[in-house]
Amino acid sequence: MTVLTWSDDRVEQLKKLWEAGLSASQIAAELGNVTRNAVIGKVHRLGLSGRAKSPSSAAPRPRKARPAQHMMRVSRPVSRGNTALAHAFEVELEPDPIAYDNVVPMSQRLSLLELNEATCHWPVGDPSSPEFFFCGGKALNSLPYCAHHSRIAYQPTGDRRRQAPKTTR
DNA sequence: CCCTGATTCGC
DNA sequence: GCGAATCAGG
Repeated sequence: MTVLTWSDDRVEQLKKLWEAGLSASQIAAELGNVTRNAVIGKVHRLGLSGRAKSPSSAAPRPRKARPAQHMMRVSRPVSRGNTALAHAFEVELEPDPIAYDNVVPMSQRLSLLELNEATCHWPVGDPSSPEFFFCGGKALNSLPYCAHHSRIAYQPTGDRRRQAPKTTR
């Protein structure tokens, strides 16, 4: 059922946020259901690793044999299947949800750090642009998006998994 | 310790 | 291809 691979739009988001200079953990929290390791791993596989940043760790590291890794693989009870999903689809509002981006009230727009469980996490615009903002609308019940954007985020084709972003430590 | 990205390698 | 474990730093 759930495809354990990076869907196209998730990859797009990953690219945008990464190139915008967000940290891997921030991106991971933003995308949901991925660890920062997964994000970094994907970033490298995509070939957009070094974004002209941190030349420190760019130094080659002597290999290190990894003998003792019989450690218990931490079971990752990823909750597949999103019961809240059905609820999201019942919301029918604007015929063109994407157009909503242009109408998001200024008073509602948020920066990444202002996001929380109750705010819509939908990114609008080019993250590298000062114009960039997150929707900031009222998030649906246990979803990171408002009614408009959850329709885009959870396209009927395929099922996207989501989780509430971690609250700031 | 907190975090960052980088790398290796079992799966 | 994926990502946990690990490393090397700040």
